[in-house]
Amino acid sequence: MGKRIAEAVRREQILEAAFAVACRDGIGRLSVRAVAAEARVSHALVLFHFGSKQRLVMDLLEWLIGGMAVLHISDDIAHFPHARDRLHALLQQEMARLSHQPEHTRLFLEYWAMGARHEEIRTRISAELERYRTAFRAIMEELLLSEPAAFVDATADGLAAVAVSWIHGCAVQAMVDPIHFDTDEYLTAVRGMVGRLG
Amino acid sequence: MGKRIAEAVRREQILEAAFAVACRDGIGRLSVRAVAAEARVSHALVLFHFGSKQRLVMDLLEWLIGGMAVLHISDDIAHFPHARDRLHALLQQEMARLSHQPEHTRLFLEYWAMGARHEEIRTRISAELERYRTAFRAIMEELLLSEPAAFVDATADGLAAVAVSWIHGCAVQAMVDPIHFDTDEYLTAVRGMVGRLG
DNA sequence: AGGCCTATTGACCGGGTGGTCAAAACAATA
DNA sequence: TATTGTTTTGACCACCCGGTCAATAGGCCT
Repeated sequence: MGKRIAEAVRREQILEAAFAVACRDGIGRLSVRAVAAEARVSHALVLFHFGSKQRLVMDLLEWLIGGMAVLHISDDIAHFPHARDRLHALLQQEMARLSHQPEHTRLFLEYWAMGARHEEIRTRISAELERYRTAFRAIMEELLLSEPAAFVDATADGLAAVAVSWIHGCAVQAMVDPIHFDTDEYLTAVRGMVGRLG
Repeated sequence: MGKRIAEAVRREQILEAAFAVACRDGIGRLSVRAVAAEARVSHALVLFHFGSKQRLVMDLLEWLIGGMAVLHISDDIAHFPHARDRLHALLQQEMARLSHQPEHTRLFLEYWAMGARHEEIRTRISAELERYRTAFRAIMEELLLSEPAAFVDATADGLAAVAVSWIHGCAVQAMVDPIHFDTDEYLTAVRGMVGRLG
């Protein structure tokens, strides 16, 4: 019979099992029983600790976001003198992160798709997206300030949206079509568009 | 009892019902029985016409792609003298299409996400993506030819990938976060990046 | 009218689902 | 050791799923 274990530890174990199942089969096919089996635990215990599948799924999303270390503007990036270089470094960093945590990224996109029909998920994802956009907007504002003549009629919001599109469009393509997608080539093209004034 | 109806007609009816169900509940929750109920038909009939849920789902994807009229380069676009203008017009057209067929777009992205774990779907989506990329690559090659000094080190493939990212990143954002996403602002920003040499 | 072919149905099956519950195993404490 | 309080379990429930099948209803041809 399973040993008695502190609640927090069990929860973590179960969340890791849920992550494994979600990576293997997708969140859509995630079932309480499959998670329980992965954690070598009865399915009733999972419901005991999480109350319902719904909350398990939401807690997994939180666990996922917490483990993604997303969009941290490091000192390395902050010290670039030109806004354009900071933007480029940030794009590069984010693309590297996406490709180094492919499971996290894939799962996050899956939640994203679910959000289209699931309000609680949509709200949570939206908040995370807002953080993302805000960070990019800050850099874009610096860019507009440092090169006022370069981007005629463009707003920081619009440019930030474009940057976020780059990241996510790239993530989506890399997810479904990794063979045809070349990160370096992509970055070079972006540099060609954003940085060719330098 | 339901009336006798020619096979092709029934198939179309059922596919439309499947589309409605998929739009309402998502493809993940699409069930043979729900589709049958939507089409006011017994669930055995759905299986009679499509053989299995699997094939129903794949046929729905085909039906979806067929009805999307995706990426048709019209004469209006082809007649712009400058490659840059053609690119811009194409981007504008595609974004307009995405926002005018929101259900189609959302469903297509859902299939896309499914493709990560479903080979048959992935293959089909990949082929469609290839068409997309090819069309953009053609325009990008013209762009590189007409302004050789503008995009240093960039390849047509890389630029095409960026363009596709624009479209899809934009679609993804608009899907989950329509409030914060402004198509016009986005396009202005893109124009600022691609078209500011003119 | 009668026969034939196909579209259509309802009943059924095995299996998986989320969720509940009483009983049991366990650890800590008195 | 006896009590208490928290995990943990297995059995169980009602429900939905995809799929099969024999029976039937309906249109078409002779």
